[in-house]
Amino acid sequence: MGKLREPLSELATCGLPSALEVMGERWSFLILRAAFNGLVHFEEFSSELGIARNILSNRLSRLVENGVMRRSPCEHDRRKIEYRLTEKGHDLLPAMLALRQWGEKYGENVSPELVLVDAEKGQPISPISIHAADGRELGWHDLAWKARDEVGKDGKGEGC
Amino acid sequence: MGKLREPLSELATCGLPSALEVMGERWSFLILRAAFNGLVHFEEFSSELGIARNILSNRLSRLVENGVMRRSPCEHDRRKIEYRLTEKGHDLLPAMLALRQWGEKYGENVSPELVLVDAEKGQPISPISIHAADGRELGWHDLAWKARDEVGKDGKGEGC
DNA sequence: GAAAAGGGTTGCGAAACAAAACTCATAAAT
DNA sequence: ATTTATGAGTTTTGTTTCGCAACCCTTTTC
Repeated sequence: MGKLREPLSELATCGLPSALEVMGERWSFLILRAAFNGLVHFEEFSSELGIARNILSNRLSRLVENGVMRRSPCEHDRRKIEYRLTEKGHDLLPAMLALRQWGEKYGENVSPELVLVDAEKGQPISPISIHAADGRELGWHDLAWKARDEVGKDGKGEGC
Repeated sequence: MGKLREPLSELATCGLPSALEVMGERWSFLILRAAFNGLVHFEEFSSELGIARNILSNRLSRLVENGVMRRSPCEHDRRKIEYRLTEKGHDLLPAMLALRQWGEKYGENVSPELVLVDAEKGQPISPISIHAADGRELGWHDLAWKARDEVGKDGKGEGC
């Protein structure tokens, strides 16, 4: 450990603040989860989540603004509106599952009856984790920082 | 798609709300990132993050309460206190990286100079994603729910 | 044409957040 | 030994955000 001191101010420009700006507010992740589970209408989100209507309205707008969801009026019933995940929204699935798995591992009274499985084989998915390009699983101490413009030169960094 | 309607109320008991209760407040994830980068002292977090002192104090307390960080007085300088990640805290790394990668993929002006690499080979880590037990990469449509007490029986679910 | 459903907006009190000043214990400097 | 500085907080005082209830407007249903 150590050796990670100098890059710190540099790290301020990493993707995390940017991600949190979009998904960091209360409810955003729960709305996302509901969307993954097939909910599309305002009233569905409202009654599933028990969130206040003005906040829900605000969050949906923000998610749409940020390209995570798409808002489209319903054809056959023009009172209704559909909120659906975009590609960008679908790309949040790993982050959401990682968070969720962590919550399940450590949460107090969390032992869900239902489990996510690989639909083809019926086996539970494996815990989300970090992998090297060649597939080896990595922990924090197996990682190092490297300047973007010189990846793939030496080897044997000293990890953290 | 479809077929995910009935489990919904059941899903309320998944790990996500529990995870968000611990990590869902403003700053929690950024404090975590700073901790991963080796910061340990109150003043370090304070000056790195630019967060108000009372909020930082509150967040650190909460993270300690929830077992994400450990608080220990410094031996050789008893003014100082060290905040370090616990095992539980380290286990948040995949979630944090997934979020971060998403932010880097879609964020406006985010193209960090430094990149996380596999320390051994010097190659960038692969994007965090979802894998079946046998290693196949999975998307949302390859997933299905299954009752916990009967995993590993049929196969060929219809995905979502 | 009245009632209900869907998707919001408005107004207001409660809670969370932020900025600055203040405390208190320890450590360093003189 | 006294002063000064540091580290880690608390307190005080505003400012946003949240949450609830009520209201509004449009489209459907009866």
